[in-house]
This record gives sequence, structure tokens and C-alpha cells, in this order.
Amino acid sequence: MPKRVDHEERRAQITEALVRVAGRRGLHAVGMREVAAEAGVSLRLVQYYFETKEKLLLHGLQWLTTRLSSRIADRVRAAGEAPGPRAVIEAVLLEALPTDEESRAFHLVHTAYAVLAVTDEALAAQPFIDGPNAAEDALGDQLERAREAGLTPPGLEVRTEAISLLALSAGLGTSVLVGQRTPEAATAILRHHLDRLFPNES
Amino acid sequence: MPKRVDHEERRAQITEALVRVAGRRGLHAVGMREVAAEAGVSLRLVQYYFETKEKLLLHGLQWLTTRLSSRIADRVRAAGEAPGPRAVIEAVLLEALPTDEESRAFHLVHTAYAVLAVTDEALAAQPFIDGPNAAEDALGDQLERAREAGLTPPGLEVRTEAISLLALSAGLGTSVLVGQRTPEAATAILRHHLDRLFPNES
DNA sequence: ACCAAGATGGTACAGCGGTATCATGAAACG
DNA sequence: CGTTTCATGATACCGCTGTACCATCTTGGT
Repeated sequence: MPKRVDHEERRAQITEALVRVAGRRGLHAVGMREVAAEAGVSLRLVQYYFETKEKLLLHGLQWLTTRLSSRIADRVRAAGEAPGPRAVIEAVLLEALPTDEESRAFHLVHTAYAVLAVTDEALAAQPFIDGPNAAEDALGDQLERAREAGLTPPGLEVRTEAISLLALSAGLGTSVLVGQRTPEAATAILRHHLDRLFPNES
Repeated sequence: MPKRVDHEERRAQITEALVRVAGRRGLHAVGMREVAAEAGVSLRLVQYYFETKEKLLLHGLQWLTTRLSSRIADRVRAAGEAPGPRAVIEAVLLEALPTDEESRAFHLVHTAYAVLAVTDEALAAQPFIDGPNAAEDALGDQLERAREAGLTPPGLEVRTEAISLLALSAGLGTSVLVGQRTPEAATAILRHHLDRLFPNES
């Protein structure tokens, strides 16, 4: 047998090339050849590791979601050990804003995938439902913890607020993406609402 | 000279066909031939009234924005004569949710355009900045009126709340689009925040 | 050492989509 | 009544893109 190559590693290399190209030229404009060039491999190899373009795109979406989880986890870790509910929530929400170049490309491609998933039944729309639902659950748990600790105003509707915060972040993220707002302005607005929900912490 | 035809009317007919097709199959999948078939004209005619596909797409985007203004105006009119700030704001926000089939297609295509505009410099990103900015101004004015009338809680930051409401609506609209939430659930959340800003009205 | 199987390269093929070209039809105006 | 000009139809062309096929090289196992 020949040089046994780590398939997963190569697939990752190609997938990351796909996301880079999609972030630069737009997801609609990515072709197999361009992905191959970006990854520094031949067209044949892209075919070899992903039979078809559809499978490549599917894997790209999968990669984006896991990468998002990873980035959120990083932010939570960076919030210190045993962070409070507000810190955790803030970490999740801020990750929804395109700040650095990677996260900008990330959200652009992610949104492009979401638009695709609405019409193309080949791309499952489930990731765009399960992911947000899980995020809502997580934020809801954190808010519930805070409520039981007496950190929040009375009469707080936990689930509604969790949904609202995530929708707000998504909307602000889009506005940053199209250049209507700076990431700093969006961050300030998010913090304003966190201050509303956690009046006791500055 | 031959049968003089109303160019604007034909262009409108073709443009509406474009949006219908884009709402059904996705903006990335629309071709000149399909638009022609949907409009009930020949491919040549689409070329005749819009020289190139890029110009057709550009006109489509333009049409979407004016149609959005029109739908918002309808909603405000339907709110009765001399509607209060809350009614006007609610009209604007609810229009951001995909309710009927037309508005669903509308928002899907609009989002697809926004994603395109980020990368393709042919499509100007300006509409996606000017439009939301104007909406923020309008909501800000309404909130300011309400604040001066003493309808809102003390310490209200008008501009921040206007931006937040619009971003929230956009985020909720997207979640409805991908099927994560029903329009009714999104409406309830919007109304919850309106109740927060206008505590005296039910 | 050798060979079987995996890895990689080059290239051809078919389909599609936007655009261009040619030709024809229709009607308003002199 | 014709001709000029707009409107419309049919079709050809060209480039691109995904996919398939064939050839070659590499290397691990025996």
C-alpha cells in the first residue's frame, strides 16, 4: 500500500479552503477548481476526498457549526473560571457579531447557507433549527440560574428573553456584516440590554 | 412605428416573475430562461428589456425595496387614522416577519441579495445601509414623540431602542424563515417588548 | 524485491447559462 | 401605401463547471 494519508486531515484542509473562498468571493461563486487552488491541491483530489460538490458543501456547513461551538467555548473559557450567568451569556452573544476577519467570513457563509437551506432540500435546514434551539436552551438555563439567584428584575420571562437576546444578536450581526454598523456599536447595544437584565452588575 | 409598448409595465412584469422564481427556487438558481418562462415571455424579451442579467438583478433589488415601503405604508394606514407611536412602530416591525407567502418570498430574496451584496461589488451594498438607517430614524422619531408624551418609562434611550427593535425583528424574521419559529410566536415576542416600552397601553 | 492497493495528476466530456446574431412581424407616420 | 422603426422570435455560440475516465506514482506488506 502507498503513502497512507490522514483522510480527515485532508478533508479539513479542503473544507477550510472552501470556507475561505466562500468568505472572499461568496458561497455562490465557489467552484471545485477554486477550492482546489486555495487548498493547494489538484482538482482531482477534491473529487477524491469529497465525491461530489454537494457533499463538500454539506461538510462545509457541518464544519462551520462545530467551529462556532468551539469559538463560543473559547470565549466562555476566556471569561474566567466559574463565570457568572451574565458573563456566559455575553460570551455567547458577542460571538454572534462579526469582529475579526475569520468570524466575518464565518457569519457571511453561514447566512449564505441558511438562505440556501430554505429552498434547496439537499441542504438540510435542520442545523439552522437545532443549533439556535440549543442556544436558546443554554441561555434560558443561565437566565433561570440568575433569576433564582435574585440577580434579575422581577417578572422576568426567561424563555422570551433568551430568544430575544439571540434574535437581537443575529440581527445586529447582520447589520455589521453589511457595513451598516461597527462591531463596537453593536456590542454597546448588546451590553445595554444585558445591563437591563442584570441591573446589579455594572 | 410599431405597437408602442409600455416599457415600464413590461419591466415590472418581468421583475415580478424574477422575484417569484427567486422565492421558489432560490436567488442563486434563477436563470434568464426561467424568468422568461415565469413571466410568459420569450428569452429574447428579457434580454430586450434588461440588457444583462446583472441589470435585471439590480432592478429586482430596487423593486423589492420600494415594494417593502409600500407594504409598510399599507400596514400603517390599516392601523387607523392618526395612529399612535406604538401602532406605527408595531406596523413597521410586523412587516419584518414573513407571514403570508408573498412576504416570505420577499424576505428570503431580500436576504439573499444582502448576502450577495457583501461580496459582489456589482450589487451596491448601499440599499442595505440606507434603508435600515431610514427605518431607524423613523422609529426613533416615533419613540421620541412617545417619550415627550410621557408614554415610555424614564431613562429611555431612544436611538438604542429603535436600533434594537429593528435588529430584533430582523433576527426573528430570519428564525421564522428557516422554520425555527412560527410567525405567531415571533409576533408575541415583539409585542412583549412593545409592552415593555409602552407600559400604559395594553 | 515485488506487487497490490491507495493516492495523485491530467484531461476529456456533457450540460447549462448568458449573450449575441439574424430574421421577421407589426404598426404609426409621411 | 410604403417605409421606417420598434418589438419579438428562433437559434447559435462560447465559456464555465461538475463529473468521469485513464494513467502514473508511491509505498507498505509478504
